[in-house]
Amino acid sequence: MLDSYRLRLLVAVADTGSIAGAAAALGCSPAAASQQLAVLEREAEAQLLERSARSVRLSSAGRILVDHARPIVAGLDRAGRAVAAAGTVDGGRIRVASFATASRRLVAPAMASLRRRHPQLDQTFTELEPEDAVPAVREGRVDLAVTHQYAGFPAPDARGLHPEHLLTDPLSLVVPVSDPHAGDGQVRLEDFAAAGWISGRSTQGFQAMTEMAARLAGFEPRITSRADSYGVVLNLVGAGLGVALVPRSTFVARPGIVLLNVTTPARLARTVHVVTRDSDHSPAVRALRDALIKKAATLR
Amino acid sequence: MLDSYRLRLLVAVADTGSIAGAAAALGCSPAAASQQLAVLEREAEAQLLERSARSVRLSSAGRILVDHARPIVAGLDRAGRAVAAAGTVDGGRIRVASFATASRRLVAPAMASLRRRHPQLDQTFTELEPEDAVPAVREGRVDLAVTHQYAGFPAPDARGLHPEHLLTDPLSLVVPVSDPHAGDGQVRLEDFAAAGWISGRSTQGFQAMTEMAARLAGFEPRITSRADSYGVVLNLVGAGLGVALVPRSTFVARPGIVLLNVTTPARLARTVHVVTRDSDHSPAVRALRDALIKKAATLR
DNA sequence: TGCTGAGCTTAAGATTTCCCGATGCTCGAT
DNA sequence: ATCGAGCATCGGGAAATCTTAAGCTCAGCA
Repeated sequence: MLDSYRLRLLVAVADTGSIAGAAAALGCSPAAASQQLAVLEREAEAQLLERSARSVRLSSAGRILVDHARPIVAGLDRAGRAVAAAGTVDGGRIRVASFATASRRLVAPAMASLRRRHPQLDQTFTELEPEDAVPAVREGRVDLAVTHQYAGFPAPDARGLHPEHLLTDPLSLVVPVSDPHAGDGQVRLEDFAAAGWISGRSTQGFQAMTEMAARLAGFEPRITSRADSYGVVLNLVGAGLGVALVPRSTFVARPGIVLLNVTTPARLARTVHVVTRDSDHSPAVRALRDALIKKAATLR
Repeated sequence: MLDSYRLRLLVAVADTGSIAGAAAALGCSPAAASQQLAVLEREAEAQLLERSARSVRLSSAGRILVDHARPIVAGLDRAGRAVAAAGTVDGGRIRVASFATASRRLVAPAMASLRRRHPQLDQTFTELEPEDAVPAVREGRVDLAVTHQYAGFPAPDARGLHPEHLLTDPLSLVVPVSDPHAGDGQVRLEDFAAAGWISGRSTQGFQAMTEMAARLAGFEPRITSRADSYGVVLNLVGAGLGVALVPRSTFVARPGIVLLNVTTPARLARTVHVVTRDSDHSPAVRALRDALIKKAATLR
């Protein structure tokens, strides 16, 4: 197996034309260089230098090895610089995950602002719901995740992780304009016990939140439609298929639907967190976390 | 400065997910792997691994370094294979030089035959006259040269080199068909003492040979034209500008000129050699030298 | 022809590095 | 609560490496 220091030495021999020159270039004694080159020839199992008493020249095999060695030592130097740059924001890289609705007004703007300040920073994004994002951070597939959690649900296991609160998003009721309560502004959830409900498809998250809120209000919701994307949910409400409880920040005004504040049960909300690894103190991660916190403050 | 063995270790950690796995992959004890990785972190001046008591994971800097290290270790392995292959003809490479007129019927066919047998062999060719080719071989810029030398001229310094005779090319006189001797078949050079002569431009080679041959025949040639390319020389003879002494193998029949054997001075000839370095025993060089010798035998 | 110096190698000893086995620690799993 | 896997550390011995010194060979030169 070839050793990179010895390859450097061989390249230096090619460049300077002598072992003494190579030794000077790498800062060692000619004797050491000679010995190391002899070892390299043993490693390579080939004669690399043609020796005469007063000079050396590369053999055919030596030239071939030098040609291979040059990109290797260049790569080593580049690797050294890259890992040094990794200590700065610009040289770093960061893999971000967030749930879908957070990206529009929170994650994407924060990443954009970071990109403006650090154009060299290598940022990548993956859309992941919290139940996937948290293990992804823990297992190192992702460096930073933006997650959400409905009030009243158990917090995910945070061992080894560093969650930080970004904002709290109250849940509001979306109803068709044709609904009798559409003009009320403030409503109680139990007023909609008989209504058709639009909920999520998966057992996690949206669906569970809707059912729990309804049960807190004392009824079992009659689910008429299921969709995981809030945009689709709003379309279904607009089509008159039912009402839905959604995080306020996901609401986009459109004809035919109305957003109503919910007074009881109180404090129905979704909290949004940024999650990183406890052990990850890389400047890039820190910088994006700070950018997210700052951006979240403007949304509150 | 980063060490390649330690980089292999880091890559193995990335691949196996543990230091123990990496140690097993590289065939050392976990303790050694742990120590070497610690040294690598010192070398890189960065924390590469995030350690917990029971497991280890790459840090951000570690991932960056792994991404740089993969092509490096791949390159090292490739270099090892390449230098091993350099011991065979196919894996080798050979840089050939020859003077212009040898290439058509000697060097190019020999290289072509070698290519048929060893398509992988990396062959490159440079046109060099002997006075440049011999130093080029000695200094390692070229591995094999085909040179010529006019009989009676001093042999070039062959120290450190291995010249081998390929063929002897007699010199013949080329005259216009209009010449009074054009029908003679055999001529003496002194019969052309009064003729106009076509010779070379440089003091080396062709020009010196013409002048020396004339002096051997007892006259000083009257040079009417100078050209270094034998094709041009033949054209000039055809145009009636004079006569010329050329190696027979360079003669290409064309209308208007005639090739005459020269009886005196005797043994006017050019010898052609293949020159390699004494110390160069690479299979590729040997193979091409053999191919040249074989090809030359068919031309004799 | 013999001297001189440059450049390479070898030798020997000292120092550093490296590796292994043992030990202790932590944490997840049973 | 115990066990076991995986990592770090420690200590000693082995191996590699470096340095200095000496020897060798050859080119250049008087």
